[in-house]
Formats: sequence, C-alpha cells, structure tokens
Amino acid sequence: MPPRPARKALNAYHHGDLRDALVQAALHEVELGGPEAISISALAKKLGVSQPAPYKHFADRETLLTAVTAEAFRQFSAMMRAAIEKPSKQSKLSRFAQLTLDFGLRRNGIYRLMFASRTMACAPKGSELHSAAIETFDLLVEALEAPAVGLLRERSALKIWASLHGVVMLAEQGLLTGQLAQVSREELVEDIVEETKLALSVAINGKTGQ
Amino acid sequence: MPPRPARKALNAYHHGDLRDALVQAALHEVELGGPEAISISALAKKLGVSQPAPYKHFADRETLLTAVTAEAFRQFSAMMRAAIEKPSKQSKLSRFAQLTLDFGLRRNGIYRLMFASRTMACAPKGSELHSAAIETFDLLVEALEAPAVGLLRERSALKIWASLHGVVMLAEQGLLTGQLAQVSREELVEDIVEETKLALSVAINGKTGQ
DNA sequence: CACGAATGTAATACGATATAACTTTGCGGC
DNA sequence: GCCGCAAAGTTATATCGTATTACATTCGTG
Repeated sequence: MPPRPARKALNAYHHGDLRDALVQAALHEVELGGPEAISISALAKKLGVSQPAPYKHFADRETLLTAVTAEAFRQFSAMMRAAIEKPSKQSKLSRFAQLTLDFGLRRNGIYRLMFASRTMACAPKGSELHSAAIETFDLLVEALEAPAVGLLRERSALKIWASLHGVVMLAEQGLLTGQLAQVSREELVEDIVEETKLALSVAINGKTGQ
Repeated sequence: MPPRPARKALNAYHHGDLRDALVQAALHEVELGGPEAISISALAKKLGVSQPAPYKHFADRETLLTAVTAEAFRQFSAMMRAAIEKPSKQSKLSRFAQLTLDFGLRRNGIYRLMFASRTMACAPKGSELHSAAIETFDLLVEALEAPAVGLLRERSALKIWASLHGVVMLAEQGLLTGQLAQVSREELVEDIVEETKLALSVAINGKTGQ
C-alpha cells in the first residue's frame, strides 16, 4: 500500500490531510487514556473541523480504531527494525525484548490497543491490521537468531513473545508484588531471554550448555 | 468482607437484590462482548428496573466495572482452587495452566476485563480488586509445587503466568499462524509448563535433569 | 471552464451517562 | 403499633458522543 501523499493545508475550508491527522491525534489520546479514550467529536474539535467531518474518512469509531491500531503496529515495527539492525554488543533478542517491555510500560495505552483490545481480536486474517501484526511477529523471529528453523524456531518466538507480553501486563497491573517487586524489570526480561535460549538449546542438543 | 445477605424480592417496587443482580448480568454481558459491552441502561432494562436505579448501588459505570472485575477474580479463584485440590494424575500446575488457557479463550471478554483492562491498571494497592488479583496469583504459586522457596519460586510463577497470559492473547488475536497453527494449544501449554520446570531445575541444581 | 468526486458544514435523531427531585418501602426505637 | 428516617426505587431532565441526512465548497481532470 503506497502511503497517501501528505497533502498540505489547501485552504480554510479543506483541512488537507484530515485522515492522517485524525490517526495521529487519536494515537496520542490512546497513549494517555487507552483505547476507550478516543472520542470522534473531541478529535474533531482539537483539529478544528466540524464534528461530523471525520466520518468522511472513517465509517465509524471502530474503523478509526482499526486504522489507529495498524499505524501503531507500523510504528512499533519500525522502532524494532531500527533497534535490531543497529550494531550493539547486546544480542538482537535482548534489545527486542527490552524495547518491548519499555514500550509496553511507557506507552501502555497503545500497547493495550495493539495486544489486548477487541479491535485486534476482531481483525480478520488478511486484513491490513492482521498483516501488520504478523509482520511484527516475523521481526521477533528474526531477532531470535535461533540456530533452529521451522516449528522449533516459531515456538521459541511464541514463548518469548508470550512471556514478554505477560510481564508487561502483570507489571502494569501492579501484580509484581512480594519479592518480585525487588527485581528490576530489566532483570526479569533477561531472565526470560536466557530461559528461552536454554530451552532451545536443550531441544536441539538434548542437554544443557551452548 | 461478609457477603451481603441475598435478600429476596420483597415486592414490586423494590427489586430486593439489585446490586448483585447487576454484577451477575454485567458479567454475562462482558463474557460476550468484553468490557465495553456493559451499558448501565441496558442492564436496567434487562432487570426490569428504571434506568437510574443502578446508580443507587454504583456511583458510576467505572465503579460497576470494578465490582464486576472483582467478582470475576473470585469466580476464577474458586474454579482454580477446586481444580488444584481435586486429586488427578496430572500435576496441579498442568491443570492450572490448561484451565487458565481454557478460561482465557472461552470466556475471553471476562479474561480481558481481568487481565487487560484499564480497570485493573487503575486498581490501587490494597483495594478489594487488587487483593482479589493477588490471591489468584498466590494460587498459582501454590499450584507450582516447586521445590524452591521465596524469590526463585515467585519468579517461576511469574514466568509461567506471563507465558500463559501471552498465549491466550496471541491465540485470541489470531497470531498463532504459520506452523504454530498446526500445534494444539494444549500442547503449547504443556510445553510452557515443562520449560518452566526445566529452568527451575537448572536454577536449583545447576544442570539439566529432574 | 465545467462538472463530478471528494471533503467539508449545519441540523438533527438517538442512545447512554449521570443528576435532581420526588415516592415507596423496610425497619428500629418508643 | 406507629413514627420517622434511611434505603432503594421512580420520573424528568441535562449533557454528551455517535451517526445520518441534506447541503456547501473546493479539487482536479477532460
């Protein structure tokens, strides 16, 4: 899909690029208040257009949410791609994992939109949204740099993504209590990364050790 | 907190136990459509009371959601408690894990309310809701039957819960694609359980093997 | 430069949240 | 027993967000 030409404001009557402005403004709202914080009329007011104007670009609130979610995935993917391609002494997997945790906590509203909303659960296979999500998963598989292929590799990726996902949620909900509260999130993530590598190594070699 | 006496319908004017009826009806709605499906006025209509009647029991929609979430945690805990106490040839951990996955997929709306909603993220420490969630986590720690104590045990519990959580979410969102689609969810869960045991055993003994 | 498509506006219907003012009933003290 | 207050309902109403309809303006292309 070729990106829409970013037309500039044409005059007082036409906004010029309302569609994109809506998505960006909505993303900003979601970051603070989560998916339920999006209000069509509030966005219209903020952008200085009439209340029904957004409906020229999105059939309803749901459709806007879908577009916002897809954009969130694109931004997330771009960030991850940059992170794993930049040379570093950390492993690609570590960087991916730490960045995911960081993103999940700092921009939790957006994270919830991407990984815990009904919007995603309803996205049909093959949709723009579903594809964007799959692409993100592929990035993780790539970051794994696993000495395995096929199912084994995908299983490892699944497990690490699932774990990261869970840590983000549990941390956000204040469920890291007891002695866990003493451990830094970074350490927990490294723990998960190491555990994944260990399990993979055992699965391949049948015993512990690199 | 002593459970409210379940007063019966007193007459035509007073419902008798509207508060509890609201929570139960709301739980039913959430099961189908997720947290956003709850509508005060729709619930009132369904229960045959006037639209503002619910506000005698809950200050606002948010407060109702909180109560519903707490009730969901209580039901979840009760289910888990029953499952891990019943003798079985499966390990307690396996039963806990499989039941969690099952619950997360079958009753996904409620699951999202419990583990992925803003309601939880906003629950202050020490609140009824937060306590109910902690209690559920404690059940998992108990189900672990780990030959470890303290931090190590809590870390294992965290990792397995996080993983389960992630699998539920990813599965629900149709992100188990590629070769992963061929693997049964039950198998993925067993995989996670085994991996957790392995890591724990390595952490304790410094090498592989039960 | 004319005309259709795209994109905006104003007016309006509708449904949900929430509050205010009033009514009915339960119940505890006398 | 009954009096009075608190609990739990009611109707009426304000406000807000979504969404549609009909109309206005501008873009861009033949």
